[in-house]
Amino acid sequence: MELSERKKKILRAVVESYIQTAEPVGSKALMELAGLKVSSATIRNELADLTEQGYLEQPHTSAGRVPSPKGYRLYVNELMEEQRLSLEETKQINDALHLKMRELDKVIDQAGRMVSQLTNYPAFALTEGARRLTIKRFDLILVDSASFIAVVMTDSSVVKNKLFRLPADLSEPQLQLLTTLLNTAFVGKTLDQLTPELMRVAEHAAGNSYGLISLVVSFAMEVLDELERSAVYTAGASHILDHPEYQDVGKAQKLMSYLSEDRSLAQALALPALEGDDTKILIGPENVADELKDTSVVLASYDIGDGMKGVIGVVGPTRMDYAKVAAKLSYVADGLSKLFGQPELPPGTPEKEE
Amino acid sequence: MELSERKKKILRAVVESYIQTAEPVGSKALMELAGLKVSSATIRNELADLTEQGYLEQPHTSAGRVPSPKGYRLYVNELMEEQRLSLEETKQINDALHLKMRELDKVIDQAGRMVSQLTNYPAFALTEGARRLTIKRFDLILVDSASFIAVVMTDSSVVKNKLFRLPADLSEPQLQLLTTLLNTAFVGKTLDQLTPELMRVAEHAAGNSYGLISLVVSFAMEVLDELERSAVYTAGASHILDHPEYQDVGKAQKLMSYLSEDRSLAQALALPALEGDDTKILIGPENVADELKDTSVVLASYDIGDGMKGVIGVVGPTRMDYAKVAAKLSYVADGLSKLFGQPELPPGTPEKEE
DNA sequence: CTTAGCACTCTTACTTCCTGAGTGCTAAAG
DNA sequence: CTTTAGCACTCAGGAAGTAAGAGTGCTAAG
Repeated sequence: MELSERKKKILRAVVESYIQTAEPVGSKALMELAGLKVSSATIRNELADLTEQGYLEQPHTSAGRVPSPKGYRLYVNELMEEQRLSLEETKQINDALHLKMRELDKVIDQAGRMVSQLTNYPAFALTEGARRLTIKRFDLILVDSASFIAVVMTDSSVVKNKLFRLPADLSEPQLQLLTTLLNTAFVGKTLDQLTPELMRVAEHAAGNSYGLISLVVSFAMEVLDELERSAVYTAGASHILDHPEYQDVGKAQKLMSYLSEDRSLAQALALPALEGDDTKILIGPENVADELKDTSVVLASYDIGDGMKGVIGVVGPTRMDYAKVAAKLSYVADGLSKLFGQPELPPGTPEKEE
Repeated sequence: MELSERKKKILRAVVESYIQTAEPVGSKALMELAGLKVSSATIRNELADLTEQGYLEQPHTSAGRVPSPKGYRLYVNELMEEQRLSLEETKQINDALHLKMRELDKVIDQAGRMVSQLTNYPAFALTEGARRLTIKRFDLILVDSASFIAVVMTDSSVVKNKLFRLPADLSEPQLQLLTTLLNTAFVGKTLDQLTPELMRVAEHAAGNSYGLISLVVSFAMEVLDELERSAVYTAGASHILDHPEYQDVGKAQKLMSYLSEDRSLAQALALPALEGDDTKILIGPENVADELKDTSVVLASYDIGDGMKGVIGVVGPTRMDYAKVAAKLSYVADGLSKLFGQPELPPGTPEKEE
């Protein structure tokens, strides 16, 4: 059943006032807020209806009304106006996004921090656990007679390196040989396929090389493992104390400790994000996780490239400024997608304008 | 003026009981706790003396006694017994320390998290801003015709890399040339010495290479900049809510937001750590930062190698279990020092036993 | 359908009162 | 001079009671 225009106007006014002040809204105040030229009694009647239908709630008999999750949902779906970011805000986001070095994990962590700071809510950022990755290439670079750098590249074009120091000398030709060996024996293999047996065989072929093969391959395995694992970054958990709904330390603590459990968070939030690809809003009980039943989550997904996706979002009380948060989040998510999609260009090449 | 044995015994009992319970300690309870065979009246006299001399405080006239910062200081200096970690605890620490990949920043971040989890206090870990670093070597590795990896190594033996994609083709010989050029023109230079002018000259010598020189050198500069900057990692800020002194949300919030200001934290804590090289305890007003005047900080420093140092520590109420925290921290710091000092050995090489 | 009026409800803040823990002091005992 | 018992005193914290104010629901009239 569709609500009348007037009811919607009132509901919207209640939600927006409550989001601002965190105080239940009364019929008198609504006369002004909703911009209606009717008396408070009329509004009271409407409020009673809205409450009846489950869009509003009363903390107690003689308090004003507060939006219910259902009320917020209607607001978010139909009543909320798209918020446009100010030039200043977009600039701030762009700067922050481009400033830092482009290591995947750092950028994402940074983006999470930024979002938290931007919205004053705790934020999180996840990367979806990748598909099975394989090694694409090894390089060994001699540093001095007793140390070398192993560079490992995966088929997702991520590159990691590590410095190895050895108790004995090593020559350039030796290293060349090892490189060739590594590249023939281990390229194209997934983590599972890098068996100890395979390593033994290669080790044997390499002759006496102090077990260098295993050393480098173990490193490669660590790299694959780390990349295949989905990562979770959280930031600004302390922001929940900013909001009056968490004046109760017990509540705040519960939410905080939930936020620091990376695994459950990833599980609870990756799922809803995968369905849609735009901004997603989960209000109170719409969350699957019990711990989030009276909080809301706003999330947006971004492309990491190579078909992989990540999710970035914030957590807060159901009384959340959805319009603002959603706008900021989706802007950041877009920024991230662009950042990862766009190849590194030589300076001077003009970037595409929006 | 030296305190009598009995006074010390009483002071110690007060401190330890208060650390446990967070409740002011009364004369009656102390009869048992201090293990003295005197009446409560006698203890009251002693307590009065200790209060007079500033070792104890009374929250109000009719409450028990609580240690003052001066009291904690005496306790820490003279009365506290060195805590030994259980085998289980040392094992747990060792495992956590060795599990993760050895990228400097990750290890340190991880160590901070671990300490926080281990102690139930917020923890932080800093790396001292390094001396001026220089580039030691460049390597360029061709990936495919339109992309290559730049590997940059500093004189502190840190290696970073980045994948570059280009809008045009690139050949192996070209890359060789660039590598040589980079290695002759920019090796041994500090950040300041990598001037735009120098880059222009090199760029010119390289002929038409799409500005690749600048691209790679800019990357190198980012690397140097990042490494020279001192880094701050904090973890487990939410743990402060575990402690009754922060039941007041306002207080908790103040401390939390202070902890998330990386810069001030680094400034306030690096200083004291540099002086001594063992575990250091700063009690309440001994902290220079105003925000920490009623908290205590325990910190330990570790060697990153190459003469550089870092600091790891925890923050908590003055009522902190100094003995336990100090023991754990110094064990972790030692572990870190060993980790960084010790070269990567081939598997099978026996590690030194303790 | 709207509005004014009014009784009613319930929270919040502010008293007041009471209890119990712990003290400091005094005077006697070792 | 130190220790102890006894006792009056202080003060925080909880319980109970009260008053004020906000906002409602209902009724009856416009």
